[in-house]
Amino acid sequence: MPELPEVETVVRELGEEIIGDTISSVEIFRSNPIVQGDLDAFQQQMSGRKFIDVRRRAKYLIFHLEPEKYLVAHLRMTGKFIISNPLPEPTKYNRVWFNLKSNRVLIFDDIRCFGTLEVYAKLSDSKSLKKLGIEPLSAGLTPEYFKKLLHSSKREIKSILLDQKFVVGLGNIYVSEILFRAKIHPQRIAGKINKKEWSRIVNNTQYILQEAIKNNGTTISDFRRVDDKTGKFQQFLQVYDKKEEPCPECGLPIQRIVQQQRSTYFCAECQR
DNA sequence: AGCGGAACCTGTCGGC
DNA sequence: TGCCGACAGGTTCCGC
Repeated sequence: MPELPEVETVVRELGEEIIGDTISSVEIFRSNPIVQGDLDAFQQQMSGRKFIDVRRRAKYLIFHLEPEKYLVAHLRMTGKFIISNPLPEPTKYNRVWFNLKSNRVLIFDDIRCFGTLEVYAKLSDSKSLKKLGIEPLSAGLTPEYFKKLLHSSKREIKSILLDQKFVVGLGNIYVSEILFRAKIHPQRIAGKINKKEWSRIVNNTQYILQEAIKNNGTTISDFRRVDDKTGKFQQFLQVYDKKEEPCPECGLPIQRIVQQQRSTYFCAECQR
């Protein structure tokens, strides 16, 4: 479900609600496979701790708690965080309730149960955070960075941009949109992309992500913000999920192909 | 080492 | 209506 702009939206909205609040207790309605490790330990480590910060790294949400502990969450495809007043019963896909001292509940809800919740004493203990590449909105994302890392890569550019070890935060929707605006064919071999083309990729990546964040992300089917509102960026999508619709640049039909078992949408005329 | 494909889990939609 | 396959915004694991 969520890529960088959606996670960023959730992090900002959650922060405003929960920083300063304290977890009184944790109720787990379905742990497998969401909550990693021992459940009792998870509940005990979280209970009584206060949220002092919420931030994002790649598509992970990092909750900083006091006394020192970190909750690292990933929404994967259908995970959601919801702030609610107390409910009589968990609803169907509520997986974990973090009951708060303010008499509200921070709910982790996830239809498909791909999401993950992990607690660490130190962030450096997290294996998944270690493997991540550069943040796309940081100054380090440059055409030179890509060129240097990928000059001999034989992989297709779509696959490279989805791979979180090079640049983080991009997913299936934004990669199609970025390559469309950069006029790069999704099956181009990364090693053969020149400096000028990398520069178009970098510029459009940053432009699209910034615009998407301004619009609180993209709601295609079920992404929801903390307050259950939808994002607005879907109205700016030019190719994603638009098979056979006319390309906004040239009018020829948008193509759909499958790469790495995932749909890619592009214009065969405009993207070379 | 690095790649592609299967797996994780649940729901929806379209075709027959 | 019922069944079946394809597909869904992600990541990890397992062979080759």
